[in-house]
Amino acid sequence: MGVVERNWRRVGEGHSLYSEGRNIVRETSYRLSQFESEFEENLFAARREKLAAIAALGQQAYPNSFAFTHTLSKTAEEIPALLPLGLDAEGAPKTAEALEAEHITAAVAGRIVAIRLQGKAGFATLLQNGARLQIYVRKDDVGEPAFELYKLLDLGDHVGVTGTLMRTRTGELTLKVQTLTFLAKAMLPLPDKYSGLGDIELRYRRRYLDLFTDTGDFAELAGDAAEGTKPELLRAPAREVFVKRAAVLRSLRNFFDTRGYLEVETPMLHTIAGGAAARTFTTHHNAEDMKLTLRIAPELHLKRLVVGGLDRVYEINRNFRNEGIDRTHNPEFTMLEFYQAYANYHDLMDLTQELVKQVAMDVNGTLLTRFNGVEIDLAPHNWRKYSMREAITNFVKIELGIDAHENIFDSVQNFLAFLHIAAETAKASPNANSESWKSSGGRTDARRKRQIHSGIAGFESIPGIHAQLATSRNLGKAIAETFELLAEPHLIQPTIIYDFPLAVSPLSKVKADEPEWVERFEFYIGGFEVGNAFSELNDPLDQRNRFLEQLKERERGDAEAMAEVDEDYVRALGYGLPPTAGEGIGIDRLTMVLTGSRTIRDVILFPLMRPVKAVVEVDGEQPHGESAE
RNA sequence: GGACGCGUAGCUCAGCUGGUAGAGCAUUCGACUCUUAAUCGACUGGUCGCAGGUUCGAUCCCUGCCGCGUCCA
Repeated sequence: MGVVERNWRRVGEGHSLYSEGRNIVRETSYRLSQFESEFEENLFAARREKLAAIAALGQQAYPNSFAFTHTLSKTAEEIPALLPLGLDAEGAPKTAEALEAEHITAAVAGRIVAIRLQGKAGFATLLQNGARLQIYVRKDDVGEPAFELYKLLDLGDHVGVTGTLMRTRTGELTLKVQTLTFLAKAMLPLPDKYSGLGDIELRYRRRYLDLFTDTGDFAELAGDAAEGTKPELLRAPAREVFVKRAAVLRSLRNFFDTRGYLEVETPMLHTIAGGAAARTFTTHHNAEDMKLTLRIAPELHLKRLVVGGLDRVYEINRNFRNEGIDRTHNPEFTMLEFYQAYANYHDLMDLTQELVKQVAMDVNGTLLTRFNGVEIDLAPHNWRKYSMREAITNFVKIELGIDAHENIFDSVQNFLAFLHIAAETAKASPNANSESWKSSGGRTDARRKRQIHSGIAGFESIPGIHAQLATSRNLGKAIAETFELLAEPHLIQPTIIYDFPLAVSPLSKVKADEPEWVERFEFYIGGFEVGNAFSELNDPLDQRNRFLEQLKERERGDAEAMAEVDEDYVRALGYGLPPTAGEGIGIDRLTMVLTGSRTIRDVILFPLMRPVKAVVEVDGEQPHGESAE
């Protein structure tokens, strides 16, 4: 025991707690448990007494199983679902009389999320598989001991019941209980039974509670809203989001499997991190005394596989990038990457639109999704396409009214002149109107103008900017950054941005007629990048030179540039990579779009959180499992 | 990294200009055999995030720290 938290307390000495017949629960010698308050500690003690009382009734305190006949799923699967049995062939609720005549019996299990005792009877609501069913327990039906058990139940307990389906006076489908089996006790207090966890932080830290208590967020209704008006759902319930996330993965696998792609798994532990521009997490292999980095992308391994003749491969797995956390970034995130021999980036544009369409239909049954209060249409005909250069000239016109010509991208002088005019315009007319921006759900116009001005002025004020831009590499970087500043926030509806500067694309093939530009595209939905694709560079010499260029970038201080030449990857290209196109799609971000989640933390079950408790050393030992820095 | 905001009972939240804290739910006890945010009656529950400072006196004002959120970089 190296460290403990402040509130650890001793809760039990060694003894046998329950010994009714076969129901024996032994406490191990003594143990420590954590309580956050006196209230919790007292509740825990009271629940242990209830457990003893339940054991005294002849029920097991912690039984091993319950033989249920029906689930509470909304749809029938392998195990019959109970709820559809309350409906007739047309899907209308069966009447109380019809249910009584049918006498449907079932055994179901679930967690008690509401309980109402009324003297010698009571109602409770069971939650299982995300669905609810009311049960009705009458002393006359279940007998004295079972009703005593019912009175010992608490919110959060798990029970199994058998009984017959009925409908109450108020029309609710209800299981009239014949036998009641105790399954497990909630020893700690639950969140508010009506509003659930309102504390966002607790929702992430205690996802186990969030998953069965969260009912989502709704917009506040206006004071004059008509009676019965339903407020708009701003955030779907946590459980629903993660069910959909699983559906996204299933749909993607089906999409690729049916198109002849092979699912593969490549290393997460890399000796050389490559395939993306990002800072790394490093770790250490003890037995081999070897520094390892968690992968930032699977790209270079997947292309090795294409060299090996696996013409179509895909991988869905975690990437790790050592960077800040915000609405669209978590240090570990799930990436789909796929590669296809004999294809180029144009082929992947079409495939991408098809993929998004199919996944949306599989997951939501519709191509429309609401994100951040805006309706997004994912139908292929609604996608827009701009080259990066078009996007810059188009959105600088919309935002600042500036007519820019294609030749601004041809030389450092032209682009600097353009930036200067744009900055001055943004500064001079901070209150000019921009209906297009407003209608795209943006912030106030003046604020946006200031943002643009400070963004561009930031470029301009860098000491020696002219000298830095004097190389084409830096021109390319400036163009890419200008694109992000001017265009990215507008890309709410699905948009493909194609043809990227060579300088920011060390693994892409250059365009045949424009050596400073590469065959690469990214697609944007909801105002952020969802995917990135390109025609793969397959010339080993060119690739090696670009890696060397990356090393120089790193020496100049770019911490995201590649740190080492992956010579084996260059060698693999030396054996011949066919013309190939590849793409990466951020699964978390795609799930955000499809579930209307405004932050990546709402689509990751356990997003990275800082530890909250003060940890104190108890003795001189190192904490268990310490990893090397 | 910066700006702003938040942190009060187990949960959801009030708390005016500085005078040592309230509600609902949950918990505990009692009544109730068709309730459903059940109802009715009684009770319990707090280091007001942490540490300093100002003050006769701090949940409130100031500073720092921790955690979270929003926007920005």
